[in-house]
Amino acid sequence: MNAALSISETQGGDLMVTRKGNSLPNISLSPKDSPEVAYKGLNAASLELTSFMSSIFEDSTSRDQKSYEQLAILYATGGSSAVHTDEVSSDTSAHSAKFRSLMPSKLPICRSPCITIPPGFSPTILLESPILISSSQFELSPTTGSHQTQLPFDHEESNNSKDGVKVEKDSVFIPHSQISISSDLGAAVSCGISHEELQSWTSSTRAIISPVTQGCNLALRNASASVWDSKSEASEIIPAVQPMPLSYSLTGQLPQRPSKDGYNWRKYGQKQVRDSVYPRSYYRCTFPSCYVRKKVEYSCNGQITRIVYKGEHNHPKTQAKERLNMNNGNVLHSIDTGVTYPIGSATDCSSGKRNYSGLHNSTGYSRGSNIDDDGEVNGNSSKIDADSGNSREVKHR
DNA sequence: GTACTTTGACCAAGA
DNA sequence: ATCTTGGTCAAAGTA
Ligand SMILES: [Zn+2]
Repeated sequence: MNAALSISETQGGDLMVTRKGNSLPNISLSPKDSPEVAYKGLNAASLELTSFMSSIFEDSTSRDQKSYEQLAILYATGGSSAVHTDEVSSDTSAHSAKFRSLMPSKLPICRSPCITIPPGFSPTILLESPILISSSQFELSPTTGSHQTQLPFDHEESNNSKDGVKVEKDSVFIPHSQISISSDLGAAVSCGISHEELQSWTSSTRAIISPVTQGCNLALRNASASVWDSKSEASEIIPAVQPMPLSYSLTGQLPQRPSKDGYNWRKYGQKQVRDSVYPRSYYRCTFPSCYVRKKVEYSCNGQITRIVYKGEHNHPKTQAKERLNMNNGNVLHSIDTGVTYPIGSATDCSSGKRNYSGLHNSTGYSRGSNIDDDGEVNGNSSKIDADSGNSREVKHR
């Protein structure tokens, strides 16, 4: 593959890596195309991504030395780039974090296909690794009508459809994502996973793209790389960048939860943005004294097409899934850190509660439980007031 | 009383 | 000065 690489900086200081060339297949599908046709075309596109990742990781040297940024650039250049990580290094200032996001230039209507893992893929590997193969299931919220994802391990139920809602079988969630390589179609591969795990994944399975998209014109043209803010990359224990769900069902409605990334998020705003039919949602981490924010954008079929993180978490992830898995014991085990925290301990972020009344708003709250990113119901109600020390900008009105 | 979403309003920056 | 746009606030509502 030969393709020109273009690295540019936007006015906002974002770095943009653009792949020029035609190494990705052009696929045009009309809404009238049968699912089979769409499937074949999309599958071909996803295979290229997969084979690319595999080819990189088959090289042990590459595996050891390539950073995620490099991987993204490699993909953007068709594997021929000599660009070094430094060239796409991002601001590492802890307090000057700003959104960094790179998107394909002008996109077709629909950016995000679903890259899914075939049913034959062993979930065991994923449960033991940061790669979570999720059997996402969307169900209508009784109140909002939006969807909620189901816990990844609910595999047996994943194929069931409730209330006529279309169900996506499997989804890939890749924690530690630092870079998202995405096509115009939205086929995205997050590179921030461990090398071994990704190799294992790419060598043992085939990413496929679901034959979905309701009424969307599909066009896969130029690929581009997204380099997310990587300033917190230094910390293995507290990764700042969240997993990027590669697949959501195509229900045409926004998922109520943007991602299963191990952190709890509170939505604080939503905005209709230009060039997008769907609104952009703004979330902030609910952990006390953590001011990480993220923007989530969706495609026409409800898939997350873009997640932009701002800031750095100062706490471990909340792994609701693990808590349920280990269950019965009041133990929380972090996949990422390998550290086990007793629930209720200072490091148990699941119990952290932000006192919003003094910081974000003056409203009282009333609800019995906390449903975190994984859809888990937390009965925990211990309270931590840690809003002092808030360094974020305070607006006066 | 808690935790979260919704949503109109507000603000700042840029054109 | 005005308009547009993106980001955030915060009251109200939900569970
Ligand atoms: Zn956080």
